[in-house]
Amino acid sequence: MKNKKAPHIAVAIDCIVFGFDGTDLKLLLIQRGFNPELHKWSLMGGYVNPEESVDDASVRILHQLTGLQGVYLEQLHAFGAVQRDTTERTVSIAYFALIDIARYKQQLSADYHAEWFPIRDFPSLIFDHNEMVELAKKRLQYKAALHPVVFELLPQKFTLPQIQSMYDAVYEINFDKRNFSRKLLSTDLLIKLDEKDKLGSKKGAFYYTLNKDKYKENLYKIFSLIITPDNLQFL
Amino acid sequence: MKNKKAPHIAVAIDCIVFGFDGTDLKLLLIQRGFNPELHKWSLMGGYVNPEESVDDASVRILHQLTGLQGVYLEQLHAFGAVQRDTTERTVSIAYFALIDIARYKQQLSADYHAEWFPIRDFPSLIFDHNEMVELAKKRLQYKAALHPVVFELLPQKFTLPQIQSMYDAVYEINFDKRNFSRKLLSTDLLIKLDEKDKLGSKKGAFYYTLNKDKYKENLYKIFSLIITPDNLQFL
DNA sequence: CCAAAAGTGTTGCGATTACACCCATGA
DNA sequence: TCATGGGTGTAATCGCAACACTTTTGG
Repeated sequence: MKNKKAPHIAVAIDCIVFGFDGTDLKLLLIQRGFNPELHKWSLMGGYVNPEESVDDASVRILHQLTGLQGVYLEQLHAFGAVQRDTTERTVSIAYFALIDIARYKQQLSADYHAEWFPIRDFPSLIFDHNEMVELAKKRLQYKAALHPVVFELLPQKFTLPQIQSMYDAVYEINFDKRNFSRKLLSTDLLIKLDEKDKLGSKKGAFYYTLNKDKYKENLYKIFSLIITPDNLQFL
Repeated sequence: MKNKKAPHIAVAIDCIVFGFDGTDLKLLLIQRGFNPELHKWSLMGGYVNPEESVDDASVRILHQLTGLQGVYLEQLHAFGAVQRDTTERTVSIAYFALIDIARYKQQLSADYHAEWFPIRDFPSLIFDHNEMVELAKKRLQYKAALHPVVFELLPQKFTLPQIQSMYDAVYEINFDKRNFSRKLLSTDLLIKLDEKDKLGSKKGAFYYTLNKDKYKENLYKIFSLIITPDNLQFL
């Protein structure tokens, strides 16, 4: 019961940052500059201070270690095994972030020692960070089947081929181009712009933006985008 | 960075226990026997000890405060606002449990001061426990749309009308009896027994059990049980 | 014999899939 | 003019929602 003396424990945050570059889903990692596990790759982590909330700590730590600010950040899970941190007993609350890589290229580069790795091939991480990444991947697939969160991975304007390669990357499958675009447009979540992106092809692809007003209505249509008997590996 | 001195914080567990009695979804609460907030209703809570994992702590605390053992228990979310506990700064990791009320009636009664309240009408709780319950409700609806976890709320054998009133209670809507049973049976998740439950009606309703082998296959069929344009309040 | 709950079938409609060709353009 | 990726249409099938009557039996 909580009226007894309370034991105190170190509480940390670890951030899994997912990024999309138009083709691949990537993971942001940093190389540790201190012992133990010097030079090994790890997630962005730090301790929660007594005078800040856990959510605030996650924002601060992500910012301190990468320069990233104003990105989508959501709590994933608390990891609480006794021996998970070899230094000292630490409970870690993991968060995941979703960002458009191109947009934050500047913020990231110079000062910070963070690097992007393909989600399909990244180095082994310290402590239980591999487990955290695994869970975050599943959660992303899970959540994206029910919410348009993954648009956080795209620029403010994006083309249909871009959206599709994002979904292809997140679910590691290939959706049928025709059915995919028809379904996606039927959600009324997208607004077509006049402008075209001429980088990807000679013909150029029209840009779209997200219609946030429609986020709630028609949300269920996102289901049929993802949920079919054949592509539910993430369950 | 984690090489600096680590601040230590009290880490607690709070358990949201959902129960089903064949008709209503209920919530298990205890009345505090100590200050602050003496006699107020609260979730089952306690501190995490340095030598036990967070998951282990949740099991221990639930057991200590209710006598419940071997029930389905899943981490919900870490609550980390600075002022959430008025006594001292405490990070609480909330778990939710799903149980069949009838089965654990004995275990619960006597020694413990826990009581069941209808999920639609329970007293206001201490600290941020109301918020925890809200989130747990949503999570349950969310999760049950994708997994057959809610069978944890039923006895080992159960009737179709019982399952349906469980889903009705969880989603606070009424499914069509005919479509519901057809869909549910089509999942092949249920095995019909010869025995009948004669308590609920004169005709009696056949018992079924869950076919755990089929948990993974056909999981996607659970979707169409729940996911329709009209019943997605939980999104 | 009647009340009360269990159980079951059909049909029309809308949604989904599978599939292949034309378009626009820069080089 | 041709290679490259963007964009679109249709037909057949399947699944879903809506809907009402029969069965059983205890009292």
